[in-house]
Amino acid sequence: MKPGIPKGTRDFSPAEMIRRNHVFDVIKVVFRKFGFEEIETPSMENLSTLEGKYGEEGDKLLFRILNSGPVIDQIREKQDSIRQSDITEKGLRYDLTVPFARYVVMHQNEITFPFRRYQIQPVWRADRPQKGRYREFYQCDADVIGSTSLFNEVELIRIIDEVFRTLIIGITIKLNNRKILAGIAEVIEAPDKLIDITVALDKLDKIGQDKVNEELISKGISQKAIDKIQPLLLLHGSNAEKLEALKKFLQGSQIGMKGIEEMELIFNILKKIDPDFKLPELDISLARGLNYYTGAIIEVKTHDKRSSFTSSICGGGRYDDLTGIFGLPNVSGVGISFGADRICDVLDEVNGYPDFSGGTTRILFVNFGMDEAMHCLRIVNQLRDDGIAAELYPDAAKMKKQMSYADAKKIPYVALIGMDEMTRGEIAIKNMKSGEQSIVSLNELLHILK
RNA sequence: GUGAUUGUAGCUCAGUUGGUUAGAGCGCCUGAUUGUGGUUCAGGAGGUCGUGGGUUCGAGCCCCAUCAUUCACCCCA
Repeated sequence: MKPGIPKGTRDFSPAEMIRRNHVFDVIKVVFRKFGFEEIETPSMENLSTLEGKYGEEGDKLLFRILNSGPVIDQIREKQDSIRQSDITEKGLRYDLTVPFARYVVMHQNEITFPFRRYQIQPVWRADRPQKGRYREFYQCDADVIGSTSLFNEVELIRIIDEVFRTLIIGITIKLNNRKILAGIAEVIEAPDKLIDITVALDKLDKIGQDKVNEELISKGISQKAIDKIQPLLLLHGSNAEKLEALKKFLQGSQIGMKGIEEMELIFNILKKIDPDFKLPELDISLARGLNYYTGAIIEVKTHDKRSSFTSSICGGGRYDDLTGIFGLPNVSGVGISFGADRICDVLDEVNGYPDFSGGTTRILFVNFGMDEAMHCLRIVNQLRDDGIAAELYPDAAKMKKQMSYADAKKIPYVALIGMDEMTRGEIAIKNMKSGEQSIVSLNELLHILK
């Protein structure tokens, strides 16, 4: 049969893994530096955990896992009486936030709050793949749960800044607040249309003012409300200017004013701890489809001209009651999620990876036959004990073949120990880059490779 | 779920209005060089042209179906 892998999934070869690990390592180091602790959760969750948390669209994108057992046969016999739970009751995780909320509720008695956790694992979405969109991809999440302080939002923004500064990717952080969006819906007297309004606003950059209005009409929002909303679509200028205009607009809305207050506080704290910090950009068209956000909404995009990426490479926000669904109310959390795969794609486009040209193995021992190989293996072990990656070519193949292997694997040194070297207790080593060859002792070899 | 796109060697791709035996570059293997890779030279292997059907004297090329790919919409990391 012809081998293949499912749509939207990928194999990662050694060269790619080196690059991917670089991204994961940078993110991990920053997470730890900010005091976050790592957890993992299962790839699959009960459907009851996942369903209804990601909106209508999200439910459709859940990968459901077929129950094991004789169900399949039974389906063929009695199609009518089948319930969904007979067929499937588990699904692959769609993100890391909802499983985390579930984890927090289940482990509430062992957790010290506020809990700063990070989690780096794959998630699955039954989306149709396209540029930067995969059906299996890694999220790198950092969340603080059990604290309503806006210092947490500030910390997360600083994490974003540090990660992308380390990776050398130019970014724009966009910030919005669900309370401002709720305030807008309140002011135009269409509070039940909040989701429709935010989704339409999210497209402002992409499709423009007229099309947004068309979409609002099609969603059944009154002309009067749409007229009222127009000044918001024209919002521009600095954060301060936007905030002034919003304050005017949201005067009558308590929740809206609360959102503005939060936003201002975040900006002020950021400015105070570092006057040079490039502040996030206030963007009311930023909605984030996820239903559970209640406060700050964060999104990050590259602005590197060499990258054609327009989708977000990091996103997040505050959720006031995600644990409530699982029976633990009044625990607020806020988190961000780095899209590692998209970050890798951006780095590929801008050629932004450091030089990884040196291979993993530092020295290859040429195999001249049984006796020589045994002798080499003892030296190899001594090198390994000193933490040096070394290998012996497994077969007594032709020199050319063994040298080509070292070359292909970019191994910097090759050791040649034939009968002569063996009896004299010498090691002939060749520097593969310069081509120079020399005779050394084991101690000298250790010194060179250290 | 909707709309397009592309499918030819391991990889990237050429292939004329339908016309003999389907090509190139890179990679791979062998030798020049039995203890020396990366350079050079000589040679070699490798293809059910995505799959199934149809039109035709004749199909890589045209038609239909199907699968896969990539991209856009929806939505999202």
